Amino acid sequence: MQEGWGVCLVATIKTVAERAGVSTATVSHVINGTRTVSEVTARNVMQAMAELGYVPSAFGRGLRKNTLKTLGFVAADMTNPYFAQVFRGVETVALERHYNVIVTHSDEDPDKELRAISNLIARGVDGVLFAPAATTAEMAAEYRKIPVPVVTFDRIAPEGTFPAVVADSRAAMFDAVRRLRAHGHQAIAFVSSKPGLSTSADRWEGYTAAIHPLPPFVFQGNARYDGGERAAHWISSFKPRPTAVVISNNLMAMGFVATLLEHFPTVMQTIEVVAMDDEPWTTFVRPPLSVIAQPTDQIGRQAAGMLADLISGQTVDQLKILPCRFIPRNPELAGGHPGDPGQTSAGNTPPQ
Amino acid sequence: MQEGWGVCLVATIKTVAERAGVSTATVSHVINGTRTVSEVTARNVMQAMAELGYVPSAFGRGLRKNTLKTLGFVAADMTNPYFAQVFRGVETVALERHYNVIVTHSDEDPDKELRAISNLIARGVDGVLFAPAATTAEMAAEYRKIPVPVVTFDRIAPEGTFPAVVADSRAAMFDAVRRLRAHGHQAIAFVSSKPGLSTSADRWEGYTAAIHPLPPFVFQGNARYDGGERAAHWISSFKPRPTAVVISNNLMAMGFVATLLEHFPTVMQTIEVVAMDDEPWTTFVRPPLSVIAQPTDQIGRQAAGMLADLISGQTVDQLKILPCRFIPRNPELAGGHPGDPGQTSAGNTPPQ
DNA sequence: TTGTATGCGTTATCAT
DNA sequence: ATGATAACGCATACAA
Repeated sequence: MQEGWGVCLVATIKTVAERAGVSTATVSHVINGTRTVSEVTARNVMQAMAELGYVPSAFGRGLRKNTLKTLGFVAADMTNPYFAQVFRGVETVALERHYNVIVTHSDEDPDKELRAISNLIARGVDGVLFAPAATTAEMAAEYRKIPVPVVTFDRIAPEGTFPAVVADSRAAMFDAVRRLRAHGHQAIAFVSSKPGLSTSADRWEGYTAAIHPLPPFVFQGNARYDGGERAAHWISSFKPRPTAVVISNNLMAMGFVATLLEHFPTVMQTIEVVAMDDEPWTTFVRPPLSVIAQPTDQIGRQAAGMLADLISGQTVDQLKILPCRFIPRNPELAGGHPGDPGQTSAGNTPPQ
Repeated sequence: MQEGWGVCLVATIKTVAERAGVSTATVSHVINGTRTVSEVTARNVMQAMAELGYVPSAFGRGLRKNTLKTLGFVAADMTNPYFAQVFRGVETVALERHYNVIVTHSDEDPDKELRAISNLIARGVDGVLFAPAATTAEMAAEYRKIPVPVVTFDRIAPEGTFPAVVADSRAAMFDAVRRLRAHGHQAIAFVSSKPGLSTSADRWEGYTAAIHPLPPFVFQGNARYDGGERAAHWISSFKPRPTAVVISNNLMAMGFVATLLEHFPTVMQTIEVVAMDDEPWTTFVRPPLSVIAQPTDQIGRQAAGMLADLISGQTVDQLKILPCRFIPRNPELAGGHPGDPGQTSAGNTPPQ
């Protein structure tokens, strides 16, 4: 692996130059392969570097070239598996392309988010990845001031300011509702996520496109656990109850199911639940939950790739839409679509 | 929040100085509060900074002070809630102390881990946080070459090379087994984690200390999902079966429970399971699972705090041990310990 | 093929 | 209370 890092005071390019008996320019060029250097000189320099355990200073280089090969990743919360998984994809291709990633969280708060980005800029990141929490035009104006390349994931920034990588949740919702209807459900409720996000709009569109006339079962949520709790109370209060429900946010789904199980077990027995995101807990719920799995890893990989392209001056697609996958835990929802992989069992992918 | 970043070329300290009609020295001192500046001058400078959307360059500062105020965090896998939660604690105090955090993953592979650290060093991080995956003396030698301050979490590095923040899993295991015995269990099985880690040893010690004679129900695991699957088959093959089992790793617990539910439902009905870590999925399992919750957030906070102290030249404790919390989902395990908060219901903390 | 010299943005040591 | 300026480590334009 690495040869010793030296005692403590690190070698500089000047030290190396002296030891090798050449100028600092030569050393620099050897390092970067930026002009031809004689065989023997090169060897001397390399040896000097090795002996001194020289590592180029990121500071000096960053100051000069104004880049540190670093990406900024702003997650609402890394504790949310969605972001953790996207990050994994991001980090994988970032490393492939010799970038490191600084991670920050915004707690889904536009102000925190802006501060986080500002901080990243100050740190000299070459580009930023985030899932815009803001929904207003004013915020879009703030976003537009960001002086480095940006790619958003999960959502499209207001006014479509940046290239984005998103899941096709419209199609996914459409498909889910279609399956439920094919299975005989008529009264299909919808629990919406935080309003204003492109994701929420997409999912709502998918729902409405698949069902008509629109049932009067729509709950306006907030993308948080407690929103799901309230949705559970809400849905339990109907006299002719919906027989199915689609929940367009993972945290809300968790609050919803937990509340139903604890306070309204009979409701849970009689309602078919479809949730967003293929998370471990959904596997353990009884009666079973079907889920819409997002291609989180791909989202991360694509976003990081696009950002790296952008940084290196290439142009990229303004929008990349990746397909979701419906995972029926209830076999009867497996229904045969043309071109459908036709998953049947509780075949969710074990973690790790 | 931030006023415009300018069109693209960012403001420097020089720009600010000109605009405020002062020298760069004065600006610098205003920023850092490093010498007294007249009321009005300060105000002018502040305003100039605001107008220009000035943000001090990390490069310039880093070059001068030889620090970028950046921490490196090496997680086995951010997709594992344990690491995500620890990271959250880390990031919180890092930000308080004006550090940013670069995140990398090692997949629990010592070689990857070493490469990741090396990479972080080259990036000029001021210190490194990680949960050492290595167990050998050779690796300890490699670890010792790391030229920046290090604090480990979760585990103690071989030969105790670095200050560490760990959970008191020995006590937690002891307590868990004690509760099971108090509840009448005699045949309590133990599913161990990856051998060689200090954590595994601690948990094993806690188990053995609480039970005698030692039952012949011990499974050597690997800290992965598939290890749990195999443990499930293993435990189901006994003729007089253990009536309880403690599983000392979260991923293994998941594989274990999932396999039991799918292939050996009757075994699941008749065995009391205690798992590591308070994760959402454990809430949804029936019959219920009791868990040992680690103070993940605190672990992260403490570790980051210690690292920051170390970096600023202070000395820190070599080892900090934080208490775990037993969360009984089965009320009968709530048992009255003196000084016990006496949790009873399924009161796990909802996420977010 | 190689060396000299300059500047990147900050901070800190001198002066004033 | 404030200003001028050297130095940090590196990359590069220009000279040789």
